[in-house]
Formats: sequence, C-alpha cells, structure tokens
Amino acid sequence: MTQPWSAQTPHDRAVMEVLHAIRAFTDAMDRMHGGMKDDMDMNATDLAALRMLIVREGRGEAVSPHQVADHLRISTASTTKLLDRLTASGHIERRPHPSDRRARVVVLTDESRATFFRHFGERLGQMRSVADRYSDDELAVIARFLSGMSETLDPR
Amino acid sequence: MTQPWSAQTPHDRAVMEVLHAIRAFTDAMDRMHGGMKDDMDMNATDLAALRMLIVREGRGEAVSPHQVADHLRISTASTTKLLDRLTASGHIERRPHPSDRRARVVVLTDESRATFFRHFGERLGQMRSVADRYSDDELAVIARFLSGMSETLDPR
DNA sequence: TTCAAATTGCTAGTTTAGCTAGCGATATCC
DNA sequence: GGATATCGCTAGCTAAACTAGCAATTTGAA
Repeated sequence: MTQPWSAQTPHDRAVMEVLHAIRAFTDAMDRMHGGMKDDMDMNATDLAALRMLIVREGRGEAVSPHQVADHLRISTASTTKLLDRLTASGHIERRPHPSDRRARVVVLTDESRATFFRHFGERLGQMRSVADRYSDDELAVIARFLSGMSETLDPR
Repeated sequence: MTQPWSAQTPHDRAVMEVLHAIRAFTDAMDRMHGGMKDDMDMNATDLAALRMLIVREGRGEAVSPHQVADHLRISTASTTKLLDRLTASGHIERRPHPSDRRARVVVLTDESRATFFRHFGERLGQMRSVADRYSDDELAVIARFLSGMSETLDPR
C-alpha cells in the first residue's frame, strides 16, 4: 500500500514532517489533558468544560449551559448532569441570568480557578520554556500557522 | 485576578500568542476528530485506536491488544470489548502472535484502511494546503517546535 | 530442570456519562 | 394577545468505561 503522505520533493518532505509533528503533538496534548484529568480527579469532559470556562472568563464573556453544550458537542440534558457534577464538586455555581429568567449563567468558583492553575501551572511552565527557545519572529510564524490550521479545520 | 498568562515584554506577548494559538488548535483538532467519528459512525476511542493502528502500521510495527490499551490508557478488559467492536465492524482482525501463544496481533483490514483514508483524505488535503503556504525553512521551525512541545509534555 | 511468579487476553458484573423524549417556565414574533 | 421557540431540567435507556478474577502461557530463580 502506498502511504498517502509519501514525499517526493523537498517541500513535500517538509510538509510531511510537519504533519507528522502535528500528529505527535496532538497525541501529546491528549495525554497532557489525560494527566490533568487524573491529577484533578475529573473526567475528560468535565475538565474540557472547565477549560472552556477559564478561557471565556479570560475574555470577560458570560457562559450559559447551552454554550457549554455547544462547545462540548453534547446534549443539554448531559450538560445539566455535567453542571450538577461540577457544582457538587465545588467548581462552579449556577447564577440567574440578569435579563432572561429561563436562562442561567455558569460561574467558576475561586477555588476551581486556583485548583486548575495549580495543576495546569507546571505544564504551562514547560510549554513556556519550549516557546522561549524561539525568536519572536519564529513564534509569530508558528502562531499564524496554528491559527490557520484551526480556521481551516474548524471554521465555526 | 491576574491572568497567569498576562504579557509584559514583546517576547512574552509572542509566547502568549503562541500558547493561545495552541489552545485553539487543540480544540480544532478535537473537533476534527469529532467530525471524523461522526462521519465514520464510530466512537472517539475506537477511532483513536484506528489512528494508532494506522500509524504503527506505517512504521512497520506489530500491535498487541496490550499496546492498544496502553496507548489509549484504558484497561485490557475495555480493550477486549473495543477490539470486539472493531472486529465486528470489519476494521481489524486478531491474528495469533508468531512466538507468544498467549498474545495476539491486531491487524487492520484493507477496507478499514481505505475507509479511514477516504474520510481523513479531505482533512489531510486541507492541512496540506495550509502547510503549502509556508516555506521549507518555516515548516522546519514549526515541526521542530511541535516536536519539542510533544517531547516536553509527554516524554514517554 | 522444575516450579513459583508474572503476563496475556478474556469473561462477568458494576458504574459512569452519554443519549432521546418530553415538560414547565419564559421570551419572542406575528 | 396568542402561537411558537427557547432555556434548563427530569426520567429512563444505553454505550462504554471500570474492577475482579480466570485459564493459558511464558519467564525467571533455586
């Protein structure tokens, strides 16, 4: 069987090596998230929800249960249970939505944020230390590359 | 609360942007895998097993059920059921191990490989088209960066 | 060489976390 | 003002993980 990613020209070879590196990197990130999930004693989806909440909070955005469901691509029913788990473990609170009385706003607790960054901190430091080995121009190229991939693969 | 990834210097800012891009890219890859899983009518773990088998086959390595369990970080019992599902759906076969009569070797069927690349092909093409926008030198930097991250995050 | 310990993949039974269907409360649109 | 849509929820079902433990086989130490 011919490898669909076999290379001929030097450029093809460079592309192939990037694609290979992407595969390995994606695996490594999956394992990193797996490790965090174990460390924090959570399941993968609940941790993904937490990450989403951290990111959205960083942008100053409020998050509804519906948005959690959409982001995780699970049903709202499953999301209700997920939020129940996160509430029971003290990670989030459900607040009333300021203008829509059907809706809720999901808010991280201070303890949850602290716990997350305590466990994420070491990994973040490792990632920083790798990035520090690259010049600003190189980092800009890398960021642009990754953003381009994201946009192409998941245009939203 | 101070953002743990807040930036001061231009370099800090470049690092921060790369980390942000990594987060978005990881999400996009997760969604890409989610899309493939839907298209191929499989669950996420089974698809991850398939990807692992494709990669290992590409390296000419034989794969045991134990190695599947280790890679996916699930129990061997769960792996037995996973392999049952993949066997039932015609994706794999369990062959006897040539020298260890306790062990098995998991082998992809031709149809499975074909199906995988049929569904992966379009995405692979998109990824190639993004990579094609970069010079060989840039691609080399990106590949080195991603490999460094992988190695740091998941030394194995 | 022999026999205890370790390893492989499996079965059985349990738990977790998803799903669909559908409900009451509220908001939105003619 | 009344039909229709949306929000988050409950109830009940299912898929896929888990732990415990087994027979067959291999490995390693006396």
